[in-house]
Amino acid sequence: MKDIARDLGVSVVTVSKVLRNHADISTETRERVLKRMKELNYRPNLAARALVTGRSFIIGLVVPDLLHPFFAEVAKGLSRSLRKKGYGLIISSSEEDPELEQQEIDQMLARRVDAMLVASAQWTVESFRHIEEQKMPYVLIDRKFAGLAANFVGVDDEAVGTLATEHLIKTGCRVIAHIGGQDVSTAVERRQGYRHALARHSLVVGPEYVIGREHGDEASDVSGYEVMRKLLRLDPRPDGVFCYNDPTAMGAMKAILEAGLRIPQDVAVVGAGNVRYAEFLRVPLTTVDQQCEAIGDRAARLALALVEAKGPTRPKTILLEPRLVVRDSTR
Amino acid sequence: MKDIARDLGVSVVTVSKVLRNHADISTETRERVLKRMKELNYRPNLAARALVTGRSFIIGLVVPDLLHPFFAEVAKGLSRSLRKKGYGLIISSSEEDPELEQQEIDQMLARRVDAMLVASAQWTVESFRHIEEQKMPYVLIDRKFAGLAANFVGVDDEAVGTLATEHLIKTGCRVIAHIGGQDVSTAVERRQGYRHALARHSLVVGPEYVIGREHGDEASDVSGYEVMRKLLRLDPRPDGVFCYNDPTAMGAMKAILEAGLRIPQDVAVVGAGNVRYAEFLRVPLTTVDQQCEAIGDRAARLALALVEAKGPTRPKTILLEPRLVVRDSTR
DNA sequence: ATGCGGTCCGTTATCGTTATCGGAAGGTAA
DNA sequence: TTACCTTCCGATAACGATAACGGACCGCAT
Repeated sequence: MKDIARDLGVSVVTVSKVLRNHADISTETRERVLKRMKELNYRPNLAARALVTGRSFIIGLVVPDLLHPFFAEVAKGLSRSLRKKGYGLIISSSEEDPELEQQEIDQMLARRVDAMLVASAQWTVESFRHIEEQKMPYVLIDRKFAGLAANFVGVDDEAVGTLATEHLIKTGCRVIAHIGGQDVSTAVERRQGYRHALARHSLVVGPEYVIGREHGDEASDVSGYEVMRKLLRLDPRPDGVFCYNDPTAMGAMKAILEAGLRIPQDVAVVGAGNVRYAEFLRVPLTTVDQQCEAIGDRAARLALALVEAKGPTRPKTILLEPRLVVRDSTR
Repeated sequence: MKDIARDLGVSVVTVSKVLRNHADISTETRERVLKRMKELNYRPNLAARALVTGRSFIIGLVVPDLLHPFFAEVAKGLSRSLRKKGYGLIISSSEEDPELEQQEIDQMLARRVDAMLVASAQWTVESFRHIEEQKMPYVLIDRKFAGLAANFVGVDDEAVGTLATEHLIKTGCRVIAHIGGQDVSTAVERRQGYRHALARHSLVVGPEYVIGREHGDEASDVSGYEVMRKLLRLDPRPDGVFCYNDPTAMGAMKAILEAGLRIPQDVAVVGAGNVRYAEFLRVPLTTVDQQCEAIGDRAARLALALVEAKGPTRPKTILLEPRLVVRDSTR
């Protein structure tokens, strides 16, 4: 910038103004500066800008698992929306480890991102107090917390459970099992939706038909497989299963097929997430779509709105409606 | 920092030194400063630090598609390795669009990341000249460029092709087709490996059995499906297919099954990438593993080595050996 | 008393950019 | 002529940290 200013006989301030399209620069000067910028291949130092403006134009995203297609898709949607507005996205994965997540959040705080998006693997809300202390705007994604008044973007998880379960009922299943997840809001609410649907149709299944995952740190596909093997030993054998996410359903289907049973004739399966490739599975999987990209997009817009807003705003909750996608695993 | 210094009656420099574990601070002062830091919940402003040190402690990663499990896995490996060393990772996706990729790279340059990792969707090497001009260290991942002497980490793609094709030959296939990808190094070299394997075993197949993808901007699974339908109309019908990546193979398998044929009895299929979930597919997929996480890890280490090195270093190429993973689609 | 070497801490300048205000030059109206 | 308004530009001081060097103070040997 100094070089440009010197070369053209103007001040750095002038150059800076051209850079930011300030009004009080004559067209002629502006042209000259722009020309020289091109020539020198000049790019402003965003670190310096961040320092003086207090804005980094970076949004932070923390997810539990980048490999999970759901989060990958959210990240993609986010990235696209943010890029359009000139923001960058810095992503980090907590590997479903609350402690690691805490560290990552602190890192982001230190980097002075403009806002944070978190799909949390946390048990407590302590991390979020940290964030609030720094007055950093943040949005929860996918997983929310009871007792934490925060911005949230996600799907209506209870509706997910209801939709899936009613579909199984409609296709004739009577003994419907559920494979749940760890103790996070998505898993809990989907289970509630499942229970409500059963109740509404006066179906009763024993508690042994509802199993959460064994160990929280395992891949969902593995635990889905193991849990399903257990379910198949029950009497009467379940004729339908609602799995709280697609990887779990994939594991479950593997167990069912290995037991020599047919899907959906013997056991129908519904997942949730509508992961890409769900249609290429051994049996194409009926699932509940949770509009990953829409989540990313809405989250991006909400986050930017928070950044632009001066004062503190009332926490906003955006709930998206899930959609059922019927494939061979139930028909 | 100023506050801490004032409260304790020391200078900011002293505080700064404590922060960075400088040796010339007495234990007593150090303790006092650390204590006050905790109390105030102080976190250094990394933007300011970046400005004065010229190091951002951020590594940039540009991938063609975050949703592709391969890149997601690489990102995960990278993220983990970098975090250990105190570096952050900023990720962006080019959506397989060279122009967008160019923009993303420029963004990263402006942000003054310490090094860049690029899995490029580029046709030309122009972007990389940009990077070199800024003297920014960079590492190519997965896809390399003839005529560009750059650091590279990836799998030995010709070996991938050979491994897959020889496996098909060994299982008895004689008319082996190949579904390739766009014009990137991975696709080209895998095709060469395929050709060499055929030649070594004196097998001859016409050029109509080797098809690249139709449109570069489509999802691989879709194009795999379409290309396979075309291949199935050939006479003699291929009894084996080597697909240059797993999503393509998934599409191909869909086409084969839809045609009423059996895998592997009528047509055997081999993919490449060993995408997670490959074993849950309609027919569990035989594939060539390319060690995604190892790639991430090696790339991270190489990048950091470049950052630490003062002067320019000789470009280094790290080639990992692929491994064959046999599943039902060929046995 | 002098010189020398540690230990511990502070002074000053600097990184590259932007915010804020002031002011010169020229035009216009009374 | 004077007053006032535009238009365009620049001087200066920040932002929050670090680098490089200098210096006070103490102990010890000469």
